[in-house]
Amino acid sequence: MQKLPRSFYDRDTVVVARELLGMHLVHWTDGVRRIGRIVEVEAYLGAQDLAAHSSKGVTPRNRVMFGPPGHAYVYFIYGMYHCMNVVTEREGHGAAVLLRGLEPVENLPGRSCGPGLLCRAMNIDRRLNGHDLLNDDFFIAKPDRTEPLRIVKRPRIGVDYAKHWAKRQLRFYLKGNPFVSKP
DNA sequence: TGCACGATGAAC
DNA sequence: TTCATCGTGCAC
Repeated sequence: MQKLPRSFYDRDTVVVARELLGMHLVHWTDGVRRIGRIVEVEAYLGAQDLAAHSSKGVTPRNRVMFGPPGHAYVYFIYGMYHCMNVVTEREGHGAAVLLRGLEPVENLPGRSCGPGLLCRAMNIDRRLNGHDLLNDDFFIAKPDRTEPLRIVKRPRIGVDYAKHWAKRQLRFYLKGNPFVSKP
């Protein structure tokens, strides 16, 4: 299991999003190591992307998104769920990849398809906002054994308000995987 | 200081 | 299709 380096995240967001598929998200919590295999993601390209939080400019809530790559952007939504993103590209760009589905690998209780349930299963909340994913307690790693992936691309979920950006195929998932939220 | 609404999920 | 539930951002 090889932790992903900073240089992995400091690249084009669509490339990072596609390459995150099949990677392992690891979180040590309550003395337990939880691991989920990333099977569904969405790319949010930056300030010009009307579906991205960063399109409104820097605010206290989204400032992590404008920070350096390789950090977790975690926010609270609908009064009851958390969503986790991975910050990409150079500092100031405001791009990130939303994690939407995990396949259980180790100590992953309950359902983990969909951004809200994923965070619940992995015990991810706002305390992890801004967390550097190069630390040892919360990171993403390339699994020892990998297999060829069949990647499907579709429009993103829940961003119909974003005009032509809503039609862009910036959602990626593993074909046929049962842990994808909306196949 | 008030209020509309959301990168959701579950029930009906 | 509706609802639970509350932080955020912006209007006033």
